[in-house]
Amino acid sequence: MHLLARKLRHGANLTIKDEETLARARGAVRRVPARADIVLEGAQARSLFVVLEGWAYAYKVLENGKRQILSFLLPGDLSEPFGVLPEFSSHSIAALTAVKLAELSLPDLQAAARSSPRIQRALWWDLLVAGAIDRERIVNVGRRSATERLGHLLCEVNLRLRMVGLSDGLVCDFPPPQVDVADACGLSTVHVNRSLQQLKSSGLISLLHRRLTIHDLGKLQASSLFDPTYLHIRDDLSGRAFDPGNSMQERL
Amino acid sequence: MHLLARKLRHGANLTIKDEETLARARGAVRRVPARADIVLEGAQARSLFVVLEGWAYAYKVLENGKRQILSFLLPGDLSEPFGVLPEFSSHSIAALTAVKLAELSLPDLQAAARSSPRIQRALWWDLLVAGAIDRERIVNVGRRSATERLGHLLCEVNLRLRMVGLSDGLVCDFPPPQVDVADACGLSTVHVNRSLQQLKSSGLISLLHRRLTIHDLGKLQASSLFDPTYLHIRDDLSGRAFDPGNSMQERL
DNA sequence: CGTTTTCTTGACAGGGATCAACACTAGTGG
DNA sequence: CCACTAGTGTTGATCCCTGTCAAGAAAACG
Repeated sequence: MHLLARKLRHGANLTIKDEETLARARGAVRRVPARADIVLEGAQARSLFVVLEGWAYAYKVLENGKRQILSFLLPGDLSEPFGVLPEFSSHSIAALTAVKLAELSLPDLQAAARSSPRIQRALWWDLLVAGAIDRERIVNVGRRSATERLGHLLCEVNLRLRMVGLSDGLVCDFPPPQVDVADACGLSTVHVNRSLQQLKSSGLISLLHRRLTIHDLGKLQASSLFDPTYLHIRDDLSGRAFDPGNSMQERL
Repeated sequence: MHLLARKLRHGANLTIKDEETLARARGAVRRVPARADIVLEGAQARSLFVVLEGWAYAYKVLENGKRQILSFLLPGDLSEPFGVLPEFSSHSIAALTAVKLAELSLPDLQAAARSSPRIQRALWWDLLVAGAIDRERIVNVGRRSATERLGHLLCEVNLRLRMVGLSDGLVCDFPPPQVDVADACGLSTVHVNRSLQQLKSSGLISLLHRRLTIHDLGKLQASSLFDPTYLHIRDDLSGRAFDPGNSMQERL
């Protein structure tokens, strides 16, 4: 829960009390091994959950076998909007790495939201951001070139991880193998491989042993047409111009 | 409002009273000429609105000038999730045809939701469906061929219009020019034109004078990998096998 | 009716898909 | 601790779907 609360700080000024309230809504912790399914398309979701550790991803498989990854679920992310449980899920969710997640009681969460306007605002903000990320992915897949798509994905993930303290702004984990990146970006694996090499050899990034290092954030963002405003971050985590001396460290 | 309520019936069993409550949340009516902007990216949304008549669309323009249409707003659609006003909009909205829309008071809407669990459920359902549509668009643009994308779009629009009584199941308006269809599907105008001709000449559809006729819904759905379940419709408006003798007419 | 959109067509180019090996890595079990 | 295997990454060759450019036809519209 810790990380959900941390993320929500970017959307509202939660009090200590608010965070405690949120923490109480947290239910059973579940561990899922890498590559295991968490929710199957069509299944009735019994509850929603927060990712505590590890990465998961939501995806759909078409009748012709093609797969599209809709979103990566990072630590602190909710599996569903906080206000409803869909009668059946219209996509599947699977663990990308080994994942630790906490089930959330919907009534408790709603009660928490009712009890504090800040919590309510924070949760709605989160929902808004999640929607914005989805829509940005439409743009990514619809109107960007291969390297732009990849660069954009890297920028986004890095920034989202930074929101929960899992990136210092330039270095973070990046566990998905190229097949998954391909299915997230609407590309073939082969082409992801080649485009990634391009990003590497132009000195913008390194990506080794599931670890991403961004060497020139400004250039990477510019070359992938990445405009961080859609993430609705109030603090300046994102600056188009990278500022190594900013004070985020303390705040995190 | 009429049409929003009608749509919501697919998500919850609203009473007459509920619909009246909803109707009271409706504010000023605004008319927007075709092609005019309604909301500009970055602008603070003062209120959200329902589309009463006509089509609008949400879009983003990249720095390189490319445009991606994120979604078409049809009569009965809300411009934003019902629970919050974003501090600033991360996309623009423009009128596709001449549009009549009604501003909605957020507090009134929230009050309505609080006053009736059915209204609340209905609004959350709507939010869920809107999200599902967005995600299905990711799939469309990411993993389908040109004709599949177009077919899918047509199926979706037709079905959504049917939910509000603006399609009999096979025939409906389809005002967007090919440029817009292209930007919605992540294709070039030229290719939309050619792929559309393909759909026409295979006898699946006609599209003339901004009016769409689907000649073989089953085949069109199958060939575009269209699975209507993501729209979360309880009634069988959608049947993969077309049934001209069903009883929807009365219910509408 | 002239003017602007929108639609069509043709020719051509290219980004990315596909197919097919091969190398590497990490985990598994003997 | 090594051999084995499955998963992942890399490359090369080839093809084709879709984009781009350009210009003419047809509608739509004031």
